[in-house]
Amino acid sequence: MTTLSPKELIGVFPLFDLPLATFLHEHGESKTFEQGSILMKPGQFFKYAMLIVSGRVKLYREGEDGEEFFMYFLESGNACALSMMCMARSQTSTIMAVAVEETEVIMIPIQHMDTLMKNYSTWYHFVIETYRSRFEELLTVVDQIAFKNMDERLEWYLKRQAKSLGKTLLLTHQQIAHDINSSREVVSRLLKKMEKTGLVAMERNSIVWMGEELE
Amino acid sequence: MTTLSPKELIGVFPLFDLPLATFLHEHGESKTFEQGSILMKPGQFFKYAMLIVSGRVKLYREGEDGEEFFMYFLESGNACALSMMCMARSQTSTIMAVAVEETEVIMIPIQHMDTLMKNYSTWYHFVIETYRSRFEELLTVVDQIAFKNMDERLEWYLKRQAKSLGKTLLLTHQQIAHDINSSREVVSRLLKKMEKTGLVAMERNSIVWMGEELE
DNA sequence: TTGGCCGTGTGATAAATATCACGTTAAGAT
DNA sequence: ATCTTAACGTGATATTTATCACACGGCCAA
Repeated sequence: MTTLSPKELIGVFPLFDLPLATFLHEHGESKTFEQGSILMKPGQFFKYAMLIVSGRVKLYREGEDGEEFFMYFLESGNACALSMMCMARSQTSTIMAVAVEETEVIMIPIQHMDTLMKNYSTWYHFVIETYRSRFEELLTVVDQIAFKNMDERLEWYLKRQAKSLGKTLLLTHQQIAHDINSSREVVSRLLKKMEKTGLVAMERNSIVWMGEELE
Repeated sequence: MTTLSPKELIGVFPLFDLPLATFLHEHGESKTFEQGSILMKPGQFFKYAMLIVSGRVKLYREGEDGEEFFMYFLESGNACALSMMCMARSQTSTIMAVAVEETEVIMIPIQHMDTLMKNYSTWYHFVIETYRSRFEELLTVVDQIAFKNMDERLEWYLKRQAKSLGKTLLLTHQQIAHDINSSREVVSRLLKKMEKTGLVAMERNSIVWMGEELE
């Protein structure tokens, strides 16, 4: 039973119709994750599909030596594609999902997937759209690291952060370096350059994105 | 109408059951792509889901300046995840799919997707599995380019090629450089090193992978 | 108020990779 | 058989990024 009513669900997930929202309202469970808590981690086995009602989840890849690499955020109205490919449990390295704000999710137990797929065509449209958008996002990530230099990658990173979190980013250079798998000094120098061209403004512990319109 | 009978279909796609195979046999179309022909290209709109019966398809990402980056092969029993996220049509750059051998595919028109999802649970298991495996593969690609140096990436690339194409690889250094977005000279030098450690043997126009068991 | 820590700035240097220049070799064409 | 071309080898150099060393300043806690 979710705390949100069927109608409220549709407000958050516009692809749902009333029968689907009603089913999910009845069979889903609401859960709140505190800021900083882990929604997914290495080698975990999944019993639920997770839908994000509010808050924000950061997905990143972990390398073998503890490096990290930021992939994308999940936000209100998104679903976790990886939780849906339920049995996903890769061996070498794996994905982390951490709530960067207090995050409210709806958890749909696996055993309802067959029913949902069979009887609610809006559900499978939603699932396909979830996969498609995450896949596309992953492709743009590949593009960046395959074809672009650090300066472009940093710019792209900041733009994405600003799009999700607002123009003022409470990030240290070290955190950024971590997210793009670079080093603090490099990030500092590149930011300095970007500050000179007026693309960002910097203060201690925060960076303000001055670029053009986002979205 | 596919050239393969329902039973033959199940032979290639073990996740299918007889009702599904029968449906696909009736409503799918067989098509053969010559070696070198393009199955998917920039900005293309999709009317079919594509299943690979035989042959091999190379998927790669194109950068803005014509660079390429190899992602993975599709082989007998695979489906093209991207063709399934039908409306996929990204703006900036996009994916290429080229037959590297003569390739036989089955094309399922979009309009049957709803029926398939509703009435054939084995179909949606197949779809989910397709998405999941491609997504995971893409994640390992991200790992490689995010965390690894060229020598490791080259080794990983060759291993994957050998797994798909056999231990003798008819590739020039130039082609390899293209696939991993490096340069011929770098590839030549790294191969030389690998030859010294006995990991590969080299001839003109071909490389033999001498590594341990594949798979 | 002061000592220490954290975030940042910056030069020097190292490591990884790309690019340039040119040489060598082998296979196919005339 | 010689010519031509594509594939490969390799040194020198440039570029990009990482790493090291150290300095500075603000902020917080003792």
